[in-house]
Amino acid sequence: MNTLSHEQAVFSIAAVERDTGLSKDTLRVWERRYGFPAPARNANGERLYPQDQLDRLRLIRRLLDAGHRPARIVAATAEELADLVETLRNESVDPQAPEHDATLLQCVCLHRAAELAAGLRRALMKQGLQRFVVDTLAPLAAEVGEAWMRGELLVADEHLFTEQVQNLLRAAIGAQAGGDGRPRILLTTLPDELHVLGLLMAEAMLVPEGAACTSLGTRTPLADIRAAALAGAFDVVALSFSSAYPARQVVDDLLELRASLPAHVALWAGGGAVHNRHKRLDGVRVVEGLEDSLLALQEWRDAHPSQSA
Amino acid sequence: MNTLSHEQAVFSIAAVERDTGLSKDTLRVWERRYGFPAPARNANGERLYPQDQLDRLRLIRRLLDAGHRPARIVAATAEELADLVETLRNESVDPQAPEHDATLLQCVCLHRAAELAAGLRRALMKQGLQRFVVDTLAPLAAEVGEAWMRGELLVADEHLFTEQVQNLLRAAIGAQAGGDGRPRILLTTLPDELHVLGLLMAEAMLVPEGAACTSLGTRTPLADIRAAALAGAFDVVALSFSSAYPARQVVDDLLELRASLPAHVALWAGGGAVHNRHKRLDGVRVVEGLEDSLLALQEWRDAHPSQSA
DNA sequence: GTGTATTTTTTGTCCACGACAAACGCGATC
DNA sequence: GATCGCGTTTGTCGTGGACAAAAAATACAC
Repeated sequence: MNTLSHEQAVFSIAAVERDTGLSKDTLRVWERRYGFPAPARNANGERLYPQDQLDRLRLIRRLLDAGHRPARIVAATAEELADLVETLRNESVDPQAPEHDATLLQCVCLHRAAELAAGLRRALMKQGLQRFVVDTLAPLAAEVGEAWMRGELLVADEHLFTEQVQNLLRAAIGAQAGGDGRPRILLTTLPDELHVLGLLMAEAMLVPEGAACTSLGTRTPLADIRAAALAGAFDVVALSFSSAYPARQVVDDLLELRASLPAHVALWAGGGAVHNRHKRLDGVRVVEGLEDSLLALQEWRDAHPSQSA
Repeated sequence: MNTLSHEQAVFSIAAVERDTGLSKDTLRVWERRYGFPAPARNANGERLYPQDQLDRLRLIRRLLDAGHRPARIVAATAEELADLVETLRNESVDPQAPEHDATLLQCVCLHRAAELAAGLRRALMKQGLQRFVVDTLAPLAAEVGEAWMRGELLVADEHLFTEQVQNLLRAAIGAQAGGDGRPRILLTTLPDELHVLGLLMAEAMLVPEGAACTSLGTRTPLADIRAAALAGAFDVVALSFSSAYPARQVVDDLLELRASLPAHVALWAGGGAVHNRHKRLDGVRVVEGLEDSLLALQEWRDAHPSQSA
């Protein structure tokens, strides 16, 4: 908790967990092993993290997500960290830079929200929903994610971007009318996955093809996905995993869900965390990217010729 | 993690925390103090919660949110719990039952999603955005929450309801055009608050009055709210707290944010968790319900006469 | 009876430190 | 180059004690 705004602000371990995403256990064990963070203590022996340590923990978190190991970076000096960030920045200047959405990326900041919304809407109208998602939105979202990881974006900027895209996609999807086509697809994410954009983009790909999509949004417990799939007589359960999803959980969770679903219900999984992880996923259709979702749809339809005809 | 679907499924303490919202510390301390839950252990001494204990923990959580104390209910027998649920059910049959949305409430289940969406759209068109939010949506959302607490709804049903409402409200808000009116209002929730409906309803109230609303969605860290408020030159920061938000955190968090924001930025807080908690919140405008938000807006405008005129 | 101040009980969070399994990095081998 | 051990790294879980804030209970004045 903050004590004073005039002096240096301090934060409880719970506040640091909230703001960095590092668990209390992790924070304590780092202190024990690497000597950082080194928070002050209150009269009761509880940790009080100063602002600068919290900022540094945020930076460490980003480097961690980028693939660095804790032993290297938690005990590193400020200079070493700065070097690593610099390296990261240079690395991500990919040679095949897509020129076309560079201008849009520049609008992903708080004071150009209206411009961003207008630009996105224009691109959508020009390209159509599916091409817009594949060619414009997905690359842009990836770039925003990278920029955020490099610390070039406020968290608020990223949130705002997500909101704008949600507004646009939900409107576009809603305009296609529900339809009662087949297959009936249930879209959602597991409880540890909070990112909704992948889900919306998948829905935006499938709905124009005549699939009857129903989205539950994010964070549906496993048992409830099963219940919903049965209650709604769905043909397919489609899950989205962002690359931030804990790698080992993906396989466990998917196999658990696969085991609890009837065999006639297909299970599709897409997103960064399942990329190239087919191996141990029997009975799960791994969707490699947005365009592959159309292929998965076609496969399903080929395997399930219309019964009414 | 689940071991087998054929036998009785078991869950790790982390899985139980995810599915019930009860912290690991709380689960362990309940076991120590009340003798429940009483999970089995694996070879390594780690807790393995069977399915029925998890179900009961979910029920206990609902009763807790309804105001019961742990000492009464954690160690209670299954029969006592059933009695309490029954009592809860009878209590919530309020005498002034609003007839008009009883039919809508019945549509909040998986297989009537289309009906629900159509009914909501019709009500919106008939009443207009603000009246729709106040008279139809807010009561309906409250009833859905109660029905969920009584266990009469699948989690998936509630998710689906939230999705439908989001689709509708986002479209309605987006149709009003951004506008550059005053005040400039930044809407969001703190990192522990995941519910977005309150936020959307507030936005739906304010936008038609000509306020320039920008929503960051849910879960914005405190420091980033401050940064965003400054970067975007906002006049008001508006936060939403559902009644599930930990009561003591509300006051701490709000005061911390208040201290970190410049004095000329107003701070509004609304939602179940701040209801009747004015006392210790100096410098925070507590918004008591959706209609009060219009009053808060009027107050701000009275206090800040247009400078350009 | 109603409102207010004081004590007691309840309750969730925090601490320390040890243990351990899964994931990772690395070298040897096919 | 790919695959297989093997030591190291790393996050999570366990126990039990402590404590402060909140709630309930009690005492007391009007």
